[in-house]
Amino acid sequence: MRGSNKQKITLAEVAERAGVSRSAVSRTFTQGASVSTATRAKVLSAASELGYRPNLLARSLSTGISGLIGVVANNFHNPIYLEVFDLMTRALQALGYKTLLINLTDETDPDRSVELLNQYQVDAVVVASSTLPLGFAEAFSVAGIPTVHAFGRDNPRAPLDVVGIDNIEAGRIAARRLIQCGYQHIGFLGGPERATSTRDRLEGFLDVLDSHPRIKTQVEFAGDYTFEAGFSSMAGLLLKQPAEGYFCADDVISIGAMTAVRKSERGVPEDIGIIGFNNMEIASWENIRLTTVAQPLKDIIDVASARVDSALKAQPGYQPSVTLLPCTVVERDTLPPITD
Amino acid sequence: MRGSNKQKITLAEVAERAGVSRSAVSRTFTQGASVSTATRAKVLSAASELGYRPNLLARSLSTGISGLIGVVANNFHNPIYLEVFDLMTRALQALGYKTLLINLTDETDPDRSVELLNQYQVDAVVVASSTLPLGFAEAFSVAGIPTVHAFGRDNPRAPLDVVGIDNIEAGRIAARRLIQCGYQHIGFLGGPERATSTRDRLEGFLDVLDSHPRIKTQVEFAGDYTFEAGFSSMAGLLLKQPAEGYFCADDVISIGAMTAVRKSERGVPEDIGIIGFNNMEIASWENIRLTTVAQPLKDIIDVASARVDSALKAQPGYQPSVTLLPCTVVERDTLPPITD
DNA sequence: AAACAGATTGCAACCGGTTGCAAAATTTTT
DNA sequence: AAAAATTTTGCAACCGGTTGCAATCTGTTT
Repeated sequence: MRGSNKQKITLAEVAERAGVSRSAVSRTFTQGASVSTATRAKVLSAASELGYRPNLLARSLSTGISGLIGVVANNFHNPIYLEVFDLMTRALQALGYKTLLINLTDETDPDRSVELLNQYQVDAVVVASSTLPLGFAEAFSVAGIPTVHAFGRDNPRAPLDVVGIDNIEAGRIAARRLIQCGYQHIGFLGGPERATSTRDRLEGFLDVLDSHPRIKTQVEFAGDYTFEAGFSSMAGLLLKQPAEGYFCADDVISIGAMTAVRKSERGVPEDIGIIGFNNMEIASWENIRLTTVAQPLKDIIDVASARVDSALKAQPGYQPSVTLLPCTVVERDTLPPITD
Repeated sequence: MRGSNKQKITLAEVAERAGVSRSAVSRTFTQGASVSTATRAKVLSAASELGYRPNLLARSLSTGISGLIGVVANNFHNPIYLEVFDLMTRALQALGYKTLLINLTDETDPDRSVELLNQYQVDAVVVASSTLPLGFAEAFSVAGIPTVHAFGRDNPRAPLDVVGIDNIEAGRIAARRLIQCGYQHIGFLGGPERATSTRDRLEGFLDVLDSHPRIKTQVEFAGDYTFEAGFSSMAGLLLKQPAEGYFCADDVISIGAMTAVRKSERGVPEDIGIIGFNNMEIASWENIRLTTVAQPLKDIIDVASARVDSALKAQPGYQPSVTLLPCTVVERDTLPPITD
């Protein structure tokens, strides 16, 4: 019935109980410190009798290492981020870090964000976003916080760790796949027009199409990574002359677009083909079965967290690096099958 | 080009620059402390010239307050949690707290979790789960960490703050709505059989049906809150004698079930009606349009974070309380319209 | 048994703040 | 103008750990 052992046991109490100095206790709880097995045993038993747990805040204060990693995100509406958070927290927890989740949903000022992060005393931050302006990751890094940008892209101005995919190549992959369908009119339905990820994918997309001058192309942007954005953009397109096949910037947008197509009495893929992007869980649902470009989510996260780890353990001369992982298309039912 | 102001400015440096004592500086940055306006001005200007930011870890160490709130979740596959995380981080950030996101996905031992939390020095934890065994929230609370259980239910063994919905009543609401359709055979397709939320909803559901002895009932459990679970459970049901209408424990399960029904050449709602639970974003999509029982997500989160806040600021005699918010059904297209 | 190297230990200072207390300064009262 | 009341200030101890350094212990080596 009692709230019980609320009072925290401190190092000093353990030391007294074990009949040793505070240093001895500290050392038993520190990797690779010098303690005799006899002392360690005494300390350990005293500690467990008292139920001692080191106070990480205090430790952080003296070591200057908090073990806190800020995970910065600004899009809490796209289901892909749930997968990202899952993988990220697990990876970080496995490495002994704690995840401070920071929601920048309606934050526009990089400096204020830096201030936020700084106050939190995070050891490092991983920016998990493809839509946050490059300035954010840059600002963190400039403020002296080791930063890795997941789902980011190379930023020539500030050298920082980037892990993501080659969006330009992803655009090419989608374009090639669409061309394989024999379409003579191909569309690009992008996400936010300003996002670098959108622009990169468009670049690769047009790059491939450029060498097929016969094929007509169409470019449109859904403002948002949402169902409604995909739905209404496509609805608008249908009123004009729609293309035969589209590369949509995201699975959620794709599903919106597909829904609009079907609502107009046209068939997917018979009348209009769609290839999405992300391969989120929902894309495999029986009632969706979206053909889509998959990014290697788990790999990205694993590399990103490993990068955090090594940035923190790094020698003085640590150099950030850019890792771009390859995408693959996963075939389902929203494009006609390849018949070669 | 430089990494620039990496070195942290400390209180002492500001004090020196401003020509005052360290206490004076500290007091300027503490709410409601006694400083003359003259001193405050000197400190403030020195601080801003130097770019001083208080070190929150150090502050936490002396005040005993970390400002960290552990948000514990164990289900990163249901999109509803993305909405939960969004609302929760914003609410907590607005109150000046930081969100430590803890992923208990494959954690089964409450004591180990307590240890985890304790090391993190969180001020409080909010358990955001309806499927975590009651023992977890209880263990946190017993360990002396103020705990609020969101989406939880009353736990007679341990008095703790609970904010959620009345699942029993939710079951009744769904049952009544199904009865309104005139169905003579009604089914319950629950989530994990062991989860208290599932059991409570079933209890309310059967409670209402008990007073309609003519109506046949059917009870089935999808093991998981996933599309596949809903799909395959319903597929199984269709092989036998399916009911005319189902209350599914979750929107994702509902969508799976609906897909199975349609795949079998039956119509929703013509042949089989479905009412879901949660009203997640996806339920409103044009190609889904799921009739569902909505829980007041934002209210739950707001109350939960307010509860955290007051538990931390509480006077000695603080008593935890249980808040159950009402659910409502939102009409869409998976049940026949009410015609009275 | 003396000399020496290496391992273990405790002291004391430090990490960067907060805060009770008494002294100093200021304001109010008489 | 002196006394009393109030506000502001700095000192120094404290929060709970870590760690460099010198002293002490151990175990070898000769």
